[in-house]
Amino acid sequence: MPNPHKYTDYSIISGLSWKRGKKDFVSWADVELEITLEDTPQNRVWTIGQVMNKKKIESSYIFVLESDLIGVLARMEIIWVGFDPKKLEDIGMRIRSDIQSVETEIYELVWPINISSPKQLQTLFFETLGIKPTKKNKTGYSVDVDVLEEIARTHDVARLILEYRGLSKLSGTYVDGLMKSVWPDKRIHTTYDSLWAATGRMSSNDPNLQNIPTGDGYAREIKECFIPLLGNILLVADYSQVEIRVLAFLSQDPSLLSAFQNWEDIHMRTARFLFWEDKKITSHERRIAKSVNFGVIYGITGFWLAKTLDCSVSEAQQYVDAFYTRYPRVRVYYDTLLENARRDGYVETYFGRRRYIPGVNDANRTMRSIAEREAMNMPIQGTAADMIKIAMIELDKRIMADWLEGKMILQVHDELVFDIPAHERDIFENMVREVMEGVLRNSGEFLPITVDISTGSNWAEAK
DNA sequence: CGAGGAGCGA
DNA sequence: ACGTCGCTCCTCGA
Repeated sequence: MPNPHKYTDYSIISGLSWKRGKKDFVSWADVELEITLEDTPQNRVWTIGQVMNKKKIESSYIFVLESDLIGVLARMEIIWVGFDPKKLEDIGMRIRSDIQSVETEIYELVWPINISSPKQLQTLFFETLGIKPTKKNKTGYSVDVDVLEEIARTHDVARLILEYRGLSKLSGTYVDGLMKSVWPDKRIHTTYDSLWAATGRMSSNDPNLQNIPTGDGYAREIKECFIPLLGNILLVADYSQVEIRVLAFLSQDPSLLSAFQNWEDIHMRTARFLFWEDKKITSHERRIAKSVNFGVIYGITGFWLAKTLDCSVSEAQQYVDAFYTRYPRVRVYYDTLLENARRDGYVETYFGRRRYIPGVNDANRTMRSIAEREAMNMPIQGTAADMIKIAMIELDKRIMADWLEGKMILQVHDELVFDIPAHERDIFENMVREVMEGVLRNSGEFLPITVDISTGSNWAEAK
């Protein structure tokens, strides 16, 4: 059972802030600030105003937004999400049994060794077996999934270790970890932070419900353990490709905008630009285009794309150049953004949320490149975060104003989860779609935003 | 107890 | 030699 003291002193203070006991400093906008805290609950109270002052967020719009969001998050945190611990226990037993089998197989090949120790794996592969290392990290040679995939082509033990890793992750983080967070009433209660992430995204902890596995097999079964209250259903609504739509909106690139206005498949659109306009696009080519689309949002480099696509750097660079040639306003947008960042020392979202990025003027080229990618990504990720926060505030208002029984219970960056009675299904579907899709629709140019909605008797089924 | 490596999500 | 933002688990050494 979770620590019962965690919530006994949980209280909303002046409608502005509530206790955040665990962390004793905030890190935001690359400004690390010690907040002097005496060890008393009263002194641990931060107000939104104090935090935002320290972080130099100067937009009053964002101040009001974050203030309004506090009550919404408090209600979400208080409601919790239903959970089926017996099912998880059963899954856990099967995973542990699989781990045993894989472990036995591994130990037939290499013995003795702690499979969970990267250091020992390093010794095994690069000294005992004499494989030549391909990737470095701070302390030596990496044995992460990329490296092991490569080794697995010639050594079966690497394949087995990858299997072991996957199962261990599920067992440790998602079975044992989640089990510790289940309360006697069979519910799980996360904590959200709205002003922690540098971009304005929310984060979730204790437990983190924003990184529950999405795959098939055991991963899917784990997600099936998240269930609505008795008699209810879960409704999941998620923004489709929201970040690249935000890029279209911020850059006002005509080609990017028209792709969305014509409801085209954006990856296909880019693929036709990168390859041959009229020819049939293969799935391989579409995959390349998808990597480029995503990469651009993160400040793509030819080097990284080459590694991802397993092609030469010059070929990868051609794709990047082709993207900017065919979406020219995106290039202009980023150039202007970086100029402003160098002059002002910060970048902003569409709604005025600010991130200070002093590194854009750093003398060190590597540091500067990192800062430039941060500067390029923040307005996109941050505007998407602003959008869903605005939608959450509006939805919370409407749920209360209309006296609906259903509740908003989870947020996963571009996804909202509701626990609702079945008879409110249509009401919620219409309301949620209208509010989420309407958030950006106030500024002249119309950008189509798609929200996918589905329902089910558990989180896996509703996704 | 903290740093580092690793892996899960968007 | 670097795609962005997070959180948690594990090992290992102070």
